[in-house]
Amino acid sequence: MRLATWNVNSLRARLERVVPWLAGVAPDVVCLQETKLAGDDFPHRAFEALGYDCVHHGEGRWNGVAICSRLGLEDTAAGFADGAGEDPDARIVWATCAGVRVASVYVPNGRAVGHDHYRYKLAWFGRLRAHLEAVCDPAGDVVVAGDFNVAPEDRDVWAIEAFAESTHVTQPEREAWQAVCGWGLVDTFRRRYPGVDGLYTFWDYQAGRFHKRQGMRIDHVLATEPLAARAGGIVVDRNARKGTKPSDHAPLVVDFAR
DNA sequence: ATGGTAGGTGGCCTA
Repeated sequence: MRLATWNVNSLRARLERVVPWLAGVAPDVVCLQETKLAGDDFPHRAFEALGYDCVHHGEGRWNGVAICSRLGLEDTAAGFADGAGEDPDARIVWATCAGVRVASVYVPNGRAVGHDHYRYKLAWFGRLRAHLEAVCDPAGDVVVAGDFNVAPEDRDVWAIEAFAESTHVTQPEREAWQAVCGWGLVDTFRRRYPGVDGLYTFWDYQAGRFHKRQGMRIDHVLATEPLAARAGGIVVDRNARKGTKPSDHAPLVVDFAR
């Protein structure tokens, strides 16, 4: 199974980049974030033409997550099953694809340390962990893929000095991310490339960050141990960040042996 | 020169 995650920063604005990318890379399952579409506005036809069935959880202006699969799409669900009420934002959607339980997640950005949205971000990680405990099995095949808005280590940003007082790198965010991993999920990229620095998945549009190679590794494919053990090739598709009207994120692609 | 880009929406907010 070739699985990819990509924060497209508006699927409406990005469809003309996403369609040829799907045809070229040919992932079996794609987790999308920041569709910025209402539920009914998802371009199902464009994906069906490429052989993908999709589940979309969207609200309109912001957020919005989807899973597209050409290996089937069963038991779809939106939001959390932690018994703590509905998340006001459309940030997580679930589906089972060829026996693998898949989540596409868009973790809150946080905006600023100490901001209400920062507390919401930390709480959101807690809800994700609670959901996993409630309805998932770490001994099964589970993958949680998406934009986590956390750089797990200092070496996952281009220069830690540039992130003083910033979100994405604070200890509480990293601990919240580690608590999710601690349920039984492996950071597949870091396991495969334990010594690699300077490979990122996001580059700010401003200040020519991409061309200066000044990015952050904040998009992750987390997999339970049995699934992570079957991870083969792992690639950040930097080509998708180049050219006309790119997203500010590049896709992360992971091949899992069956 | 203390900025800058992009996407949404609607006359600013989010990233």
